[in-house]
Amino acid sequence: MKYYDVLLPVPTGGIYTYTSETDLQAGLRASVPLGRRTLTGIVLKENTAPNSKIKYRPINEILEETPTFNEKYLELLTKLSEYYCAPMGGVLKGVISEQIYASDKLDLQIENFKREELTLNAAQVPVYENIKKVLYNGFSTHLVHGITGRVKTEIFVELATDVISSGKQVLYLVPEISLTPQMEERLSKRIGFEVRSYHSKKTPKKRKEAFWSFVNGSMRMMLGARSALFVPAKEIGMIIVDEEHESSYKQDEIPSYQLRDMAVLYGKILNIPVILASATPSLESWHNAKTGRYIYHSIPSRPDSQMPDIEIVDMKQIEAIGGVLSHKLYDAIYQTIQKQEQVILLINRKGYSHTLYCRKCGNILNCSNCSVALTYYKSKNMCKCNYCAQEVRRPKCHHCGSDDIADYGIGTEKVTEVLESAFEKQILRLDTENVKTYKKLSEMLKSFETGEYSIMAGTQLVAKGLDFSNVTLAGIINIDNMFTLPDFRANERAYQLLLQLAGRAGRAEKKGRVIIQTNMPELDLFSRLDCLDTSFYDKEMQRRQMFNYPPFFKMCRITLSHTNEDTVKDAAFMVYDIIREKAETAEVFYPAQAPIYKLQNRYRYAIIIKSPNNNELTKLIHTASAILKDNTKTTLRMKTDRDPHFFM
DNA sequence: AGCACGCCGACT
DNA sequence: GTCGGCGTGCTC
Repeated sequence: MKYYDVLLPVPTGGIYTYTSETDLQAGLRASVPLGRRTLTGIVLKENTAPNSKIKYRPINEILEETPTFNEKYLELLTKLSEYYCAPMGGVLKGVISEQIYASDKLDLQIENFKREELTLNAAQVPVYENIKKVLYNGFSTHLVHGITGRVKTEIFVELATDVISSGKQVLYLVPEISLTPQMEERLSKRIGFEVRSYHSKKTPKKRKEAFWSFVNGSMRMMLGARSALFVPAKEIGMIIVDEEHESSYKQDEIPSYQLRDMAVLYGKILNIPVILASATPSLESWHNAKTGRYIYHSIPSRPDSQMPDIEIVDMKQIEAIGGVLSHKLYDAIYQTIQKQEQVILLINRKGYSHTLYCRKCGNILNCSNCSVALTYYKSKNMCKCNYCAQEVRRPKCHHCGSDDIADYGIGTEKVTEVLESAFEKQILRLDTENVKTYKKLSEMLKSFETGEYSIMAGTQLVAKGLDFSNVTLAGIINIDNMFTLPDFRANERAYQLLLQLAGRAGRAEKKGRVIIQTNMPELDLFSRLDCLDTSFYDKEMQRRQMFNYPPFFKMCRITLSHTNEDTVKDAAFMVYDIIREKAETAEVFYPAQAPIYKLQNRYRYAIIIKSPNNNELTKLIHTASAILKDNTKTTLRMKTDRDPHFFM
């Protein structure tokens, strides 16, 4: 009889030992008992030193002859677990659904398509040639910096065709938001094989089909969101990460990994090329390209497409229509719709207004579970906390009990209301309150593309998705509040958002206009929005270096939470003292109440650690987690967020 | 995460 | 007296 370690999808820990009568290979799927449940796990390795105090139970059943998971895949999970300081069981659970990998293997017919040939243009050829040169030379990372849309995809399709004809598979990753059924079809026709997509919004059946056909190798190329990286493919030869700057690549649940980094790590393990692409690269990737870790490729914009004119409106000086719209933007919208052209408007908040206050005592109304301002939704006649989703119909002041409540600030609902009365037209409103599913989103974008609406107004969602050939005006109603958040990436995010939006206004023959309403017209960022000019990156890089921010310093945030205020506080200071003592080059911030101090009835303290040295950071995080394991009760929760993106 | 065990409040 | 609330702790 032998003992084997089996990895199970259990959030804490996850590695349990079982007995087996037969010899087992690593990576086999095994059904095992845990408590009174039965789980499917992955055989890791033989355990030659079992603990005599534990009574081990036997494995119920080995589900297959040849392992679904291979050593390299397990290496990826192990490295992810170490880097993000998350238990292996939590990693497995967070990365791949048991329902999918525990299912019976499917043998699915993959269709062949008639391949549509295409010819790359003069701007595309050099990029293609340069990547092609190293395509079979093992690991390399490429940053493709170029205008949005098709131009990049065509290069990737050509490279993918090469990789596939060499007998290997291709993984094409995109942000979940840009996954549309049309994309699968378009890619299939170009590649000449059926390309399917894999993401969490698909039905379990569809996901299992895509999963198993990528595992057994019958599907040559898979399109997918974040989770697709963790489909244990037979033999991947190239990974593409499109829109690499997208913050949705950072998972915010545990393990909160950054997909782009994991794709590069997996590429290194598999010894294959990884391609990152964006019109507005992240500062991290830009830095890696500048320092030679990534190979940089730039696609110059075609001479026939023009950058739109960018105009800034100083809202401080202005009496705005409905408190929302400057006359300049009003006139521009009017002229645009007169010409039968379309308008996109960006508002950075959903709901009607963003703050509610008591007219008697001036108190701002917060959610009772979280220290977050309630948002008023006029359409539903209620108030809601945008963090915990608690709804309140008739809020009262917590301070004086008055129900005389007023609101201020601009949200998507208010903007559409003002616009509808100003232009007597129906406006397409796009925000997460209105658009709950990707299907709905793609329907709405489609209805705008076909010209059903002249004006689309919404949150950041409006900057994503389809190409709109008839849009010639992009208006930014308000983005100033992006800079009020405690987030060192505010500049970067605003730059990316504005440039992506500017890219939607004006294509080819029609020159576009971008109008930005702001109370901070002097902001340096606004003068650096020309996409042909990379001065934004130089400037922002200087600022990051000056303040020891990423990409120069690596960050980690440790959040402690407990229902008792004193318990968290004490624990936070204990952790702080120990980490500080161990730190050599790292800066350890004094424990602070998290920006949302009380979240879902738990009080939260955050400690931020910055270090120029990734290994030191790893060591410190593991120290912190070890302290808490030894010294405190299980009700005290610690969450570590490595390379954090969200500071609330 | 599940699932059980356990120790306090309002019901047949 | 017991049904059930969810706090606490364990699962090889």
